[in-house]
Amino acid sequence: MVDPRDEFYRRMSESAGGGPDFTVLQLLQTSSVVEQGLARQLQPSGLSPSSFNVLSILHTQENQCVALHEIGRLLLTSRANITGLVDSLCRRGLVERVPHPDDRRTKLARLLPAGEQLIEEQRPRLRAWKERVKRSLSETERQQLQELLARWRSDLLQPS
Amino acid sequence: MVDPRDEFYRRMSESAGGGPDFTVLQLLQTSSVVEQGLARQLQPSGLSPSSFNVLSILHTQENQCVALHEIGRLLLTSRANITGLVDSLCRRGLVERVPHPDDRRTKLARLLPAGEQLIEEQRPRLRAWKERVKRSLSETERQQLQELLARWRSDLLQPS
DNA sequence: GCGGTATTGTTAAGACATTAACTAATGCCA
DNA sequence: TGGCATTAGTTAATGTCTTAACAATACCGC
Repeated sequence: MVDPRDEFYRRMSESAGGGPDFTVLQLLQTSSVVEQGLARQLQPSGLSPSSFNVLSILHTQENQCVALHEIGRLLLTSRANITGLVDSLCRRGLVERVPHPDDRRTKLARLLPAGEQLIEEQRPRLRAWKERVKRSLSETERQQLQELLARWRSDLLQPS
Repeated sequence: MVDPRDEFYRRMSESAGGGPDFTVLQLLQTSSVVEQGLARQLQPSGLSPSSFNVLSILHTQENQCVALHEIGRLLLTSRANITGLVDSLCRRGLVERVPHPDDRRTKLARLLPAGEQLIEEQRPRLRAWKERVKRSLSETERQQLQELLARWRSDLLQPS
């Protein structure tokens, strides 16, 4: 029991009202803390974690192009949401929309030089934060965590 | 490597742009899956996960009263957000605002009978879902996960 | 006691996400 | 080939969350 809040979560989970499972609460709260931390790191760039993830995805691709629906699939979010994210990135001149060569339904998002530059500028701050986040757990523990989370997630994504 | 997406996440984490840490991505994605599942379970009740958490917190208290700022502290969110959540719960007649006996700045949220009834009605569905979520991991694994998450979270909440 | 500081709740503005409905294009198969 | 379900992207409506500024109240050193 590391955080005094845990006592409440535990009680809530076991209450007659049948609150969320304790492990679930732990997961959601930890995720919230991490995401808020990431958002703080990105604040100077004016990017939200989601926008940053979109740029990161494009940045890993050879041609820096990904279909919008594919971005949505990777980020586990809706196409409508991707439309909005890409809209805002386009407005900032970080990304552009390109027609797909073979399928006239789909559009590709392509990273523009300004987008690449912006993402490069975030490197030092993000690296420092990643180190900070890593320091909390040992290498072994991180691997354990990754494995547990991956299995949990993939199991939950199976149609029940 | 359980989910094909993991390959992308891994690549993204190691890319020159310095995307988010892989463990962090795993955490955020898993959390997102779980939260969306919870939201689906609560959909018939018209409650969001956050609203449900507020009701759950009140439900665990003896007198079913908690100060608004305390709710925010427990849910790791801002006071402004709690104002909104409690507003909507009040509009639905599930909760009421009560003045604090000793401190005229603070207000308490109190669970009303309709709120208690609503939360009770969600029990069967939520219990089934909790079972489903639990099945993915063994008891030992859940405890491991809880411990790792708790330590990680509490470490990140320390001022660096 | 008094005055500066901190805390509580609210408001307003804006970013972000979700659902449902819609259009356009594709794929399939009988 | 023709018809029909599926898929991609957008839009609109709604709800949620965050930040910043504000009023009221409480606290604390002097």
